[in-house]
Amino acid sequence: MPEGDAIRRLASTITELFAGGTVVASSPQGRFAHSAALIDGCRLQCVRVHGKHMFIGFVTEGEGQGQGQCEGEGEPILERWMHIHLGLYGWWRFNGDETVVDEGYGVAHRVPPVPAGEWNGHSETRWGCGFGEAAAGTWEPPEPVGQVRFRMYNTHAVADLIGPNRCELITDAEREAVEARLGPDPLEVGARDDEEAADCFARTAHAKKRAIGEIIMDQSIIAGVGNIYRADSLFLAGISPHRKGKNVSVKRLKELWVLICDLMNRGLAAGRLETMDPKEAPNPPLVGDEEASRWYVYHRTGRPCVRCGTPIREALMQNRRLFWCPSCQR
DNA sequence: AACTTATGACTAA
DNA sequence: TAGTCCTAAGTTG
Repeated sequence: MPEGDAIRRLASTITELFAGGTVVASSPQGRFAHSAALIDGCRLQCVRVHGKHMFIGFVTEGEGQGQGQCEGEGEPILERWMHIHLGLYGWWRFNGDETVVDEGYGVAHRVPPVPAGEWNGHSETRWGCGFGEAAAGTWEPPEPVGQVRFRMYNTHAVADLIGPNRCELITDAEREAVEARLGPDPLEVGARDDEEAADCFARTAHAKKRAIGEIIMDQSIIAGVGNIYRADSLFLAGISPHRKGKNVSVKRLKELWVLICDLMNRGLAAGRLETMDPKEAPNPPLVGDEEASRWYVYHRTGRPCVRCGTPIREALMQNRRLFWCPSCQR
């Protein structure tokens, strides 16, 4: 259930735990067995993210000695990429020894060994990391639980992939073809001030007769936005999700681009998808209503808008639940 | 045991 | 627009 920020988080965890070394790969569930066998023993070279797509680059051990480089002068082009799209409910589960530090919500990194139990992380149910309790050197990956499509591990950590919508080995040309079909990614470094990306998004969106709520979910126009960012970015922009793209000025669409960049970076920094500016969150937080202080309109049907008190409305748009404030958004 | 829900996206009609 | 795919957890009967 990830949007672009979650994919970046998962990618950095995978980079932290595995980049630069070889992995033992398998498909406990069996549905990726042939490809996993090709990955087995390869070195994980790098991880790329574009929107909600993740590409893990592998090289046969002994080839191209770069350290986690995906691009650049003199680097070999990676011919073997694992292309992963988590879809609606795919996820990763991590576990590791005492050198793997759980930061919560699926983010982990490695440090020199520290005493077990010192880290009191707050694992999110779905993307939690296992705690590093076993001493380095004695740790072994736990038995896979559930439908683990793909598993890779080294001497310190294991990553299990569960329920991906797409999971395939592809060539570099195929990777480029996938990325070519995607619009600019608001989480790309420098995207917020990237005049070209903002302009590309704004002009494309402005040319559409479709509703802006559909447009920003179109991955070929802007890559990485999902159902929560759609709802809350349009709320913050003050734009009704039903307004047609051509009826939103290019100027406002450029502002929307910047706003989406900021919003997604807020989620990235927070470690989970949070859109609410802490200054606007209900204080004290409503007990048993965590979402009221996490999101502005998403999942808040019938509740009062945090800004104007008008009940939040809900409708279906392209078979996804859409939420908006009829007063703040015009 | 059956049904519902979830931060997605494709194809067929 | 409806159907399909991928999985697990929660609710309902």
